Amino acid sequence: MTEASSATPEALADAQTKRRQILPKAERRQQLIDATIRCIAQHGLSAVTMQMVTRDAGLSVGIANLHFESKDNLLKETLRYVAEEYHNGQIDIMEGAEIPDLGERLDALLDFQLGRGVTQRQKMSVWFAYYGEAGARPVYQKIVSTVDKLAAQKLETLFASIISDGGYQGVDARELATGYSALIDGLHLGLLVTPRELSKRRARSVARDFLRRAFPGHIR
Amino acid sequence: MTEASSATPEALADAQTKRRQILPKAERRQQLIDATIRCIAQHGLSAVTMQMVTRDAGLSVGIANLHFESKDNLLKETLRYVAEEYHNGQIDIMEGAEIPDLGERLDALLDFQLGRGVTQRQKMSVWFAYYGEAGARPVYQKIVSTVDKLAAQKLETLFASIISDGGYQGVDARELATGYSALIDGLHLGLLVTPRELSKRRARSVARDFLRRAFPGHIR
DNA sequence: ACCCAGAATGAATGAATATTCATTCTTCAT
DNA sequence: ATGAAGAATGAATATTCATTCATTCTGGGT
Repeated sequence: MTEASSATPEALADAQTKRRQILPKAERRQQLIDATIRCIAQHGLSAVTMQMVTRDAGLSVGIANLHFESKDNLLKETLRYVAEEYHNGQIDIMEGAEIPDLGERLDALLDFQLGRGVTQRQKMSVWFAYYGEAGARPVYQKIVSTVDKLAAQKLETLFASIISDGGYQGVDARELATGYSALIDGLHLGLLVTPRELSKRRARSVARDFLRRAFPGHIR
Repeated sequence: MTEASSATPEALADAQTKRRQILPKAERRQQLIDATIRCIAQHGLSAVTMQMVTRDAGLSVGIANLHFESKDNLLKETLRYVAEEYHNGQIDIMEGAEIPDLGERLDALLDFQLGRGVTQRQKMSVWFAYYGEAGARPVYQKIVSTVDKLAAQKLETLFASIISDGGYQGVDARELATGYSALIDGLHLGLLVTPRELSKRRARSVARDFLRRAFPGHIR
């Protein structure tokens, strides 16, 4: 597909009429972050250029340095956005009181983690692109771990509630939460790298299996 | 480390005198792949340059294009090497008859997957660097999935043996194998991105927990 | 209606980088 | 010892890219 198909309607109109449009800073920034996500997914982080991003956004090359001071910063802010979007989604489910039943809440979490929104190839590509660079870039490690820490804590708390609710013996909430998070990450990776071998349906079934073995009274 | 062990007195003298050395193709190729691994780990895949790699290897810039026809190809071959090294290691343990006891064999596998050799930051960085690009590069997907498929099959077979050996009920070998692989991948990711939150010791304990819940009669 | 603050543009710049290839050097068969 | 085969070198080339900034344009305030 061309960049036109992924550009926003406004961007298309602009491209046709060539009319310059002025928008609030926050909106432009978001447009550029969205374009960056698309470009990373389509071309890979190492192939992303400023020209590519701004063209995808239907804007001029200079604009990125106007709103973000550099390419580095644009990439950093894009990671922050994606990481926060994912983790806020999780946290909303975990601490929200809309679902009083703990088993159902766990189900909702799993649906979010392996459901449509999150497992879009686009988003997965972006996460792992950054993870891949994280080994060499402490800034990326910092962003991810800051946001990760809170979600891990909430998950541990949820698991602890379930353990006490079900009276499960010999199960450690922290250990289990670490395992579950790792499992989900691994499944995302499988969905991204070997989609032929691992379908979304099976990924879900595998994750649910893990939870069922740990909390047989709460799942299924 | 490997190249140090192969350094002869002559090689050392050469390094000091800057004497040009001629080596068999296979050896030069390996030197360059090793250097590429180090560079990816240290600087990130997107920052790796040919100059960087050849300098790290102590060779001239032209050499890489002599032995690999392009940078792209060097990177591809490096991924193939790392992927095969990991998966051959796993397969050796799984199908080797040196360890007749199935529980012990499982332990050996876990030790390999989360032990010193494999979880070196260097190797982990490289895997995830490529995984990050895999979404946009079918070539990488192909290399990884080709090699992955065989290891997954062996693991499933091993699990099936254990299930029949222990008479475990309501457990699906395929499902469990997928889950275990994903768990290990996720733990590697945690070790790489949030080493502060996840120690090697805890990663091992989490993986062992998973196996113990599935095969209580075989583990611990 | 008209200004102008500042948002947006994109040609120009300079730095970085992959790749080439004429030349130099090593090795080894003779 | 000698020459040939080809491995290794690195200066040169051509390309790509991030960043700059003089200029153009827009929309709201008067």
